[in-house]
Amino acid sequence: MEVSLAHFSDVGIEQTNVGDILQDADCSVGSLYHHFGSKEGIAEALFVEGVDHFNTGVLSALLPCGTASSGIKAMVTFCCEWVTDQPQLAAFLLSREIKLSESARLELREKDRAFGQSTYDWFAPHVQSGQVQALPTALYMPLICGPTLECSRMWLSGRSTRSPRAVAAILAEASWQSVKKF
Amino acid sequence: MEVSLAHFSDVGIEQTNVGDILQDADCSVGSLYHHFGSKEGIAEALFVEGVDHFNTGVLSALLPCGTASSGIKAMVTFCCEWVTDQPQLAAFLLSREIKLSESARLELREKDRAFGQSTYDWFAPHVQSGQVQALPTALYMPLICGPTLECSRMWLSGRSTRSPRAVAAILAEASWQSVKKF
DNA sequence: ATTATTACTAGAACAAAATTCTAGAATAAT
DNA sequence: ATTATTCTAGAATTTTGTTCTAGTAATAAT
Repeated sequence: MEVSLAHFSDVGIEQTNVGDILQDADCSVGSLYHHFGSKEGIAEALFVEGVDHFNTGVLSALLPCGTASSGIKAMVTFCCEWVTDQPQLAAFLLSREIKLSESARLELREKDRAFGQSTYDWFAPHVQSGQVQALPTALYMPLICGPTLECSRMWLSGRSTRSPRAVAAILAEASWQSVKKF
Repeated sequence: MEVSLAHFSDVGIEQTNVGDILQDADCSVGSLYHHFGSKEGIAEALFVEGVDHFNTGVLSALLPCGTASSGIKAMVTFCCEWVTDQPQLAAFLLSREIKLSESARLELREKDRAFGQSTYDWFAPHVQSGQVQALPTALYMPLICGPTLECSRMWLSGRSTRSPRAVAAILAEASWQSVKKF
């Protein structure tokens, strides 16, 4: 999986051929197909594991926060650090070129739902109390993390030289301004 | 190219096989490879054309605007409409699963530079006059368009039911709040 | 301890799909 | 009119992902 991630994040899943993975990972064809079923299977395993790792991290940054402002800034800051710390995994997750199997899709949908619920539970009181704007639920994520993800994409693809970590504070403040109630 | 776009945006470049394109476009192998060189060659042509079309549209929405607020909102609104109007092309451009050739990469870099320059020229005065925050140049795009792009991705992949157009006004206002100077 | 079963490894064989190649038709240039 | 070039066709080839069969290590059952 490590070897595959390196290749996938470098040239993409399609451009990576199993031969290279086998060689670099010192693994046989049979072994690989026994464990993963297909090339996409490796990608799928990496993807699920990565999303899990990321979501867990976000929640452990968000949940302890007591105010809307600190929570939202913690989320943004965590995203920035995470992407900067594991650029390969981040690039792979953001690439979204993975064609998931039905089972993986369901597994992810469930994880996503649980994650959404946890963040919603944290958020709701701050919307109630009037610190955060009341918006369609589907908009909070894009508003809070959109700029960060876009920065990440640019940095990861070499179109920008400033790492997310280097601009975390600015992004955190801007995201807060975009959702706070005035 | 039309036929290819339909397939690409539907199942991705990898999952699309040239046989299907040939059949649907009523075209021969030789003909296709004469014109595009490879399957990726078609994707590349579509990508460059799409970026061009989008950039031109953004500029024609932005440049006539006299105030920082109206300009930024015009950009966001245009993005929303554009994505909603041509979901296939948008999905394809946002998917980023295209492995560009060196020449296409250079061509795009140049287009990107020119586009960046044009927007910068429009922006600079408003930063000077103190209406817009002074930020690292690489941050304006993510802050202004990041939330919109994230919404677009969610809508295009079926993870959200609200079209970008339907939330354009909210996004425009939020983006403005995130970059305006207080 | 021995046997049976399962998990795993190995790589040759296979199949599918992208691309190249050769030949011929259409079009443009001289 | 003739030559050169661009374009179309589809058979042949290559590449690459995947399956298959056989064999080995590990674990469980008797």
